[in-house]
Amino acid sequence: MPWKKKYHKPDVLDAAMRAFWEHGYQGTSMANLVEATGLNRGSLYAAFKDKRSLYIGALEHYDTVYRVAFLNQLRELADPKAAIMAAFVAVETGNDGLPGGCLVVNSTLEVAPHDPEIAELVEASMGQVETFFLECLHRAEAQGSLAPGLRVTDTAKVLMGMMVGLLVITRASPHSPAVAPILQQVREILA
Amino acid sequence: MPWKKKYHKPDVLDAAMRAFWEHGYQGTSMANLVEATGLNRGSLYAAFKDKRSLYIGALEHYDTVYRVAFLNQLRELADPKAAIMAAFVAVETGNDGLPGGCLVVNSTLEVAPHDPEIAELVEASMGQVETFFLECLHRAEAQGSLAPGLRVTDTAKVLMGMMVGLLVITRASPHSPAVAPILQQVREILA
DNA sequence: TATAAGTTAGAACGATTGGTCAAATGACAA
DNA sequence: TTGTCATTTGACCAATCGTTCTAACTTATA
Repeated sequence: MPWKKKYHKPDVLDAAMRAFWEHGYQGTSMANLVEATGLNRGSLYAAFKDKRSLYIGALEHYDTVYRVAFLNQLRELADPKAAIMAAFVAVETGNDGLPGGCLVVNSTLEVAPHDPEIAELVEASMGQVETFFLECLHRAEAQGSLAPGLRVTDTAKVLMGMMVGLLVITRASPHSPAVAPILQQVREILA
Repeated sequence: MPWKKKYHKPDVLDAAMRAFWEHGYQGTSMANLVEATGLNRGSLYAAFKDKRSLYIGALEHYDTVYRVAFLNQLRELADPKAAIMAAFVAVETGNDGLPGGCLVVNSTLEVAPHDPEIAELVEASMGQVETFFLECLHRAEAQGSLAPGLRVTDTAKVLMGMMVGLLVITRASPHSPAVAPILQQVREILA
């Protein structure tokens, strides 16, 4: 039979993800993707079949490799409030080598409004972040470390909103003076 | 001598603004703009001279006609905390006929990262919203209707962050269940 | 060694992109 | 009426877009 693929699909998706993350969907041409991934047009079209499909693949790659993995890491923290804070601090810190902000948030504004399937992906991804917050809040509530009367489901949505705002702000200017006050506000909500 | 222009520049900018707002910078072609504005290629290029310049014009149009005018309207409210709330409620309500979200926020993610001049415009615009919040907070503080110990400059930045998050969320889904909790959180911050 | 699957390189496709230009048009002064 | 000139018009341009394709090449199995 034939031969193994020379490339490694996750690596290709990772390269494509970075390109889309940096320049957006429309701002990234297939020529850019050829250069970014290192494999050529034909192979790209053979492996994924569209620019759009490749984008969806890159989005899913981002979601599972970065978001899911990172949140699972946070779930192992003993202190649920610290886990929430860690998520926000991670935005401030940024992963080096990676563009600022968040590919899913970028997608929310650029492509989701015009592509229902991608809108679903984006919504699902953001929903799971909200669920993560909710889990943490429930755990904190159970151990009595939350302000009495705090409505956890609403608070999870508020945290989600603040996270999105923070991601947009840090994409524009990573060291914005707004970052610290926002983190402080999250601390106060959880206090 | 010759003759008056048949079109009205603000109207053209308004039409272009809506197109850019709806489909983004890259997602809007000159052909789209020709259709949206009603005047033809040559006139468009004569009046503004680039796609990019037209975009900047549309951004400035948005900023002065919508953002500045709206904030000035809010400044006339007697109650400064009510003015802040009104800004948030306006996002929830939405201007009908206009796309959801905010052109400046869209621009923050799509074009500002790759265009320093536009990044400045965006930053200036958002800075003035923050200043609006700060003014309101100062007025509220002066009349003693603010929680003691609230740090107004930080709070203005927090409100800005929440506003941005809200704008992204409402762009994705105008009637998101996250909207009400976020508004409630703003109320509690101001309480 | 023949065959099959996959990679590679690049030419080529029609469509669309942002941008230009010469000619037609219209309002005013003379 | 005529001359003038800014404005309008739509054809036109080269470049790029996403996509397809062919043909040569590489490796592993039958």
